[in-house]
Amino acid sequence: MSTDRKKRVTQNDVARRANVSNAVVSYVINGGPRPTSDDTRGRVLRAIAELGYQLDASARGLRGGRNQAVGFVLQDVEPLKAFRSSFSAQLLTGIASELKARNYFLTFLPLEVDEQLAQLVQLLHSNRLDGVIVRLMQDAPATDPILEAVTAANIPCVCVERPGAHRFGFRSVFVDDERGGYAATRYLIEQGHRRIAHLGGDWRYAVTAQRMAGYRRALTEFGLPADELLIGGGTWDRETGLNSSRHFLELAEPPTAIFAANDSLASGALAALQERGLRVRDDVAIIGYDDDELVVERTSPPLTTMRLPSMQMGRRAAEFIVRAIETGQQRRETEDILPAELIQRDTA
Amino acid sequence: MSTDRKKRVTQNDVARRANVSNAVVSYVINGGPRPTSDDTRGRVLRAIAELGYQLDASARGLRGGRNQAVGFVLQDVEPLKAFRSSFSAQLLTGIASELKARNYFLTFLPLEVDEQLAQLVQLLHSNRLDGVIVRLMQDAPATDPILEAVTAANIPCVCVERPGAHRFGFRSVFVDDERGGYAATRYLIEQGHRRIAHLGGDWRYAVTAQRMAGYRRALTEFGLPADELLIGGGTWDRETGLNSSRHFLELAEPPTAIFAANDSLASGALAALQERGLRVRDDVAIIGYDDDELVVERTSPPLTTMRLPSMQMGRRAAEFIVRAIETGQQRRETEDILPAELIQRDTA
DNA sequence: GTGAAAGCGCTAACAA
DNA sequence: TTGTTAGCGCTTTCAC
Repeated sequence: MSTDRKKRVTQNDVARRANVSNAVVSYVINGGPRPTSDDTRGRVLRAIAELGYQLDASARGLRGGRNQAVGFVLQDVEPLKAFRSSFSAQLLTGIASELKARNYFLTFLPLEVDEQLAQLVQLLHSNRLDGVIVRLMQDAPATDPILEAVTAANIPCVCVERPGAHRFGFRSVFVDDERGGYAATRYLIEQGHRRIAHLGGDWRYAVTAQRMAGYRRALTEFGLPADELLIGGGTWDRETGLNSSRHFLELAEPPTAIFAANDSLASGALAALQERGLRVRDDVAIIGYDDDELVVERTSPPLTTMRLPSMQMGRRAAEFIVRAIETGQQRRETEDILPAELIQRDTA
Repeated sequence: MSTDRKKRVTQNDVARRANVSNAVVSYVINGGPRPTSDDTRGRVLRAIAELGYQLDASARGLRGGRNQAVGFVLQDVEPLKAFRSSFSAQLLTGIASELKARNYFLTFLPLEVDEQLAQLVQLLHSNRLDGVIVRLMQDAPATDPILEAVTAANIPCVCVERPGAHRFGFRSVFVDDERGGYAATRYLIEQGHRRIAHLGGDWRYAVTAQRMAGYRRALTEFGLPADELLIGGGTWDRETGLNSSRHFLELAEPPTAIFAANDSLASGALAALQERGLRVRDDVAIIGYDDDELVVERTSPPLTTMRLPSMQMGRRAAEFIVRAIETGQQRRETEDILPAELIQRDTA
């Protein structure tokens, strides 16, 4: 022990004080498995309060009980900076606040893509977690090392954001980004646009392909040609949005609308319009994705965009993992698909 | 147990396989406290690998050993959204990556200001943490409930960002924001400015007062009057920076320079200059604070600002807490004061 | 409705 | 250098 801690107050101490056996103390604390008389329970609770007794999580965990702890495993290019996006920040907020309300603690395990999994394996087998929430940036292909490690550890798991988890038999909560891309594009088409450009995100992310797939589906469905000259982007940042949009606007047949895979790209597109003195919406309509308030609040005019139910996703994931833990239910291959919502503002 | 896990592989299993006693297995795993022969160690390690043995953290924790886990307690208005600032995101990155490198896990405990501390107390006494890193948004006054809870739990602790911890006998790592405010203001004075406005941040944060204190000290030191008309701000956002700056510019004697307590405020100031057709730096110089890349990359011209060694702070805090845990050193009232650095770009 | 006792997996004191 | 064993605090089976 590093510092000389005070001697712990144990259930035995409580039992002695309340004139009952240690077993009864446990019954009272856990509300079972045997019943206790009101009188005894009262004495025990009083003794607990008087002594300031606190449950020892290690002992309970060793014995095989609950740890009241959930792991959050996230895989990303820079997993920790990832919270800077509106989506991730809200997802985390949702997870954390729901877990907190249910009295679970959260242990973080950020993993870089392609990082060795030794620590993950260690954590999963350390017997200090009751379950894990996993967030992958990429779709799990036929085989995914992280999900395999979780499977091998045989620990309750819920995946957020990536539907791939489904194949591994894990419950998953995610936004249908293909539909989101479709909805955004369709909206532009319905506004009368026929040449619609797309600014894609970072290709390493599965959502990038999905949003674009939705875009393509909408074009196809309305009989519009897919012009590869109208595809740009490739990262998530404004600079790329600006540069790609400049190219779009220099085309012989420039687009009359741009659908960007995130709001930063869209803000770059906005800047490109301003450079050329084009009117937003009247000359070129722009629609973003994410409804990231940090970006949207700096945008003028206010950006039309797709909002993701990120907070709600986090809450759901937390709710599901706790339920899985507490009911001990078998792994269920359930998907929880949430929709993206069009937020109409002034750019489209 | 929720799911029917496979039977654990224990040290006894390893011992049996390696034809040694369980004690020797422990010695090998922990590198002591008794020596082992190379031969035995080899056999044990092989058995561990063959059986896929993983240490049970609960058992070790119960026995009184290390948990390889550190808590990160943060108190803020919205503790989870807090990661969206460059400072917090980098701080977290530094803490997490250093802890990971040292093979410690991170348990999160975000607390709202004025929230009940029951969960914190529970966590601190749950015997699953070896130490905690605490980040407060406010200076600890004479008495702070969070730090008192940590003191009562008698668990190793390092504070980040807030010097107040010093009074509680905890090691702390923080940026000298008073000096940062002073440096920024002094720089403006040395550029020849005599009327310098200040955009303060959210008053609920201790750094707001500190940055302003530095500003005032510089004015005083150079014999410049403190004009309360030149004090604005009050939140961290761009909008406030814009509005306050409009007022500054409408004054009978407008400022020739503005020092903002963060970059968003500064970007608002920039917008105010543009509105009035004023030239940045030539007419009014602007200096921000934080060097937040998300803001700075959208700023034109590039913003002169104060950079904080946030990542380094996180690394240090992690390094210190691990050292405190592993050496079992007594609580030391050490302060680690890091400087903010002026980043000269094009606005001042 | 309550008590006695076993045992989870580990570390370390003690014995050899 | 290695083996034997006690016991950390808890939950739960079994006995009453």
